[in-house]
Amino acid sequence: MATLADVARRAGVSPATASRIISGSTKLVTDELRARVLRAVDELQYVPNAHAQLLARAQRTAVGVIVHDVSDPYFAEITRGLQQVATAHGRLVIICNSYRNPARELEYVELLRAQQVAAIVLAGSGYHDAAFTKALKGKLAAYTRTGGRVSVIGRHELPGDAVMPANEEGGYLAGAELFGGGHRKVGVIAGPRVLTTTTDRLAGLRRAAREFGRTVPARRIVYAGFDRDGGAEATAALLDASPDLTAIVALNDSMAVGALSTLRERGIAVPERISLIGFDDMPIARDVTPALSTVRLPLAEMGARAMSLALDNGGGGASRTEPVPAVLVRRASIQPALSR
Amino acid sequence: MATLADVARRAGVSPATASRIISGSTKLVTDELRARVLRAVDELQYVPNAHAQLLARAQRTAVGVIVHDVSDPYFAEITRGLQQVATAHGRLVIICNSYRNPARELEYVELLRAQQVAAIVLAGSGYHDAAFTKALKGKLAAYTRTGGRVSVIGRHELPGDAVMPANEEGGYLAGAELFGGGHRKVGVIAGPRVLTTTTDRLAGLRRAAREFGRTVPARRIVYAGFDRDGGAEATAALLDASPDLTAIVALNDSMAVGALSTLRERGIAVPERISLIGFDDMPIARDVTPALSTVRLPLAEMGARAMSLALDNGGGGASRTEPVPAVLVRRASIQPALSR
DNA sequence: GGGGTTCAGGAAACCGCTTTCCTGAGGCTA
DNA sequence: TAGCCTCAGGAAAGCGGTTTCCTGAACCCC
Repeated sequence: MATLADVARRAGVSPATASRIISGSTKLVTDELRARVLRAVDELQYVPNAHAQLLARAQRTAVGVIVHDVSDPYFAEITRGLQQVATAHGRLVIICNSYRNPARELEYVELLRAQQVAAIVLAGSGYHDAAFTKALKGKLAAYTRTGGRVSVIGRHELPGDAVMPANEEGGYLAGAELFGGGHRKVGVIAGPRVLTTTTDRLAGLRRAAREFGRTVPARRIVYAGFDRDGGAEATAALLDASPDLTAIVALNDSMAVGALSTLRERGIAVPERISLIGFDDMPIARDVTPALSTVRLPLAEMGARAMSLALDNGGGGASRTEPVPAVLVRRASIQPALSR
Repeated sequence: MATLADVARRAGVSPATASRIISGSTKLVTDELRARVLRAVDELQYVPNAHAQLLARAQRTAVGVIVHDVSDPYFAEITRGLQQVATAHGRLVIICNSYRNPARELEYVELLRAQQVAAIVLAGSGYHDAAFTKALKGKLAAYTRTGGRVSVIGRHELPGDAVMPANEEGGYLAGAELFGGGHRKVGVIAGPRVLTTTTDRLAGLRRAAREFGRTVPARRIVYAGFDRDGGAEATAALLDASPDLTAIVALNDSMAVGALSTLRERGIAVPERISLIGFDDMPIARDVTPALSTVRLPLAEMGARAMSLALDNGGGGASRTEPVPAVLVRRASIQPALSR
């Protein structure tokens, strides 16, 4: 690998001059030397060693992102927003998939710290797990103490700025739509109960139930993996336990898609016999049959805002929270309960 | 940010000793000192500066990946395979989204070179663009010359190892299924014609047509964006131009999903009036209605193999090519042509 | 008890770049 | 012509680690 010294030697100048020309310092250099250096760069196909640059300059330029899994459409959308803002600021993004493994999440914080990232964005590590939260808090504190910026998406007890999707409100909207439509026996297929996303959405649903004089008994809630297959399994379990449901709420769209497949298998018409409503409004929601009613969260925008918060440290100590509203999207998968 | 020197000072040892303890050198150190150093590390929340380490050690550890867009399910799957293998080897992966912009792709090669990655995996930059290919070739050559490893997914005229999905064969399978089923007027919605993926799949389709004494005239091929919306538009155009089609081949599943939505909008029954077949077998294919017949490519495995090739340099100069077979997956979206 | 090993720990060079500080040449004014 | 500025370019000191090489103490044997 050609080094700056090689370039300087070839151009017959000092490394200092070469460096100034290559990385565009403000210092003046004659056109003559400039041309010689640039030619040498070209001939040697020289590319500066980014690590050496980072070490020499004080400034940290990359930013880190910890998500569950970029392949998951929910996080893919968020990541898109994150990337877009980062790129606009000329920042390289390092993406880490935690696969919802707390230990791995902690490791990644270390790794990002080691990489000297300017900021860390945590998308979705809102766990109900005191020990983990404490450990994470500690690691992040060590990071922020040395000037690192942190922003999170979702509810946490973590320091730093936050983007807060209206999960509770969204749950309420879904519930109000169903209970308001006369449904009495509403089942829920939920993600892991350790996630604040799950519990918040569920809380909203319960609030809606109360408001309409209903309840969501525990036996009508099935917890499973927050993905398609989890949704399929949970739906099967739910139908077995409560065959008389008239509506199902899936706490995310992936689960809803799984639910749809189980319902189809069992020959249960949607929405005629069972109404189904999802959450997130991922792109697929429009393309399944029947098209999925859901609660939309502007995922890409959430990512963009989280990155913006992380990059501009206007916060000045006080941590900022940006609420993100949820809106109900009505499609073909729901209908009012049949009056009887 | 605490440095190694800080740790050493606090533990009352030399930086050399501290380094040896922290990064687990083979050199023996007394338990007494080890304990003191580890305590200091803990108290200072010390994390070694990865860039300094990289500079000091010779070994490059990260690997780079250039894809079109990780949010795109096709690349998301491939990336999953890539990541899995990389993580198993303890490698950090830097993912770059080129958004099919050749200039950006070239830039990213430079960037990855600057980051001193051990290998670069190019997923899907097979363009019919001589100037670009030449430039890319040059940059990659400069990289491999200094010991960098390159592997590509898809057809290129690039140096290095390659994973070759059977695009032509897959196109043939789709075509054979349709023409063999008696379809005569088959339309194609295709991705950008500069992509080798597009032209290869199309070539296979044409071979199948020939074999069954048919053709795929240019007027029944519409090129558009390789995504859902492109598929929707292309389908509309295709139907307007050739209302008498009995089958449509989408050159990837995203386009097929878009096609489905246009067909649904226009009240055209699938497969009764028009059969539809996709390509890739992305997860959604099972979940649309009717379930999509498609040509399966083992995307995650392709990613895994590309990463394996990149990481083990057993090649010894000669570049290896690993073919990946395509298989037809029959689902509800196709049926034989109505005999008349 | 002297000489040779063995071995834990430290000094210092080095990785590749940036940047401060210094030097010396040229141009200006008096 | 002397003295002072200005300014292009170079020397060298880091940035934060790793690792080679060296030192000195403890141990061994005869």
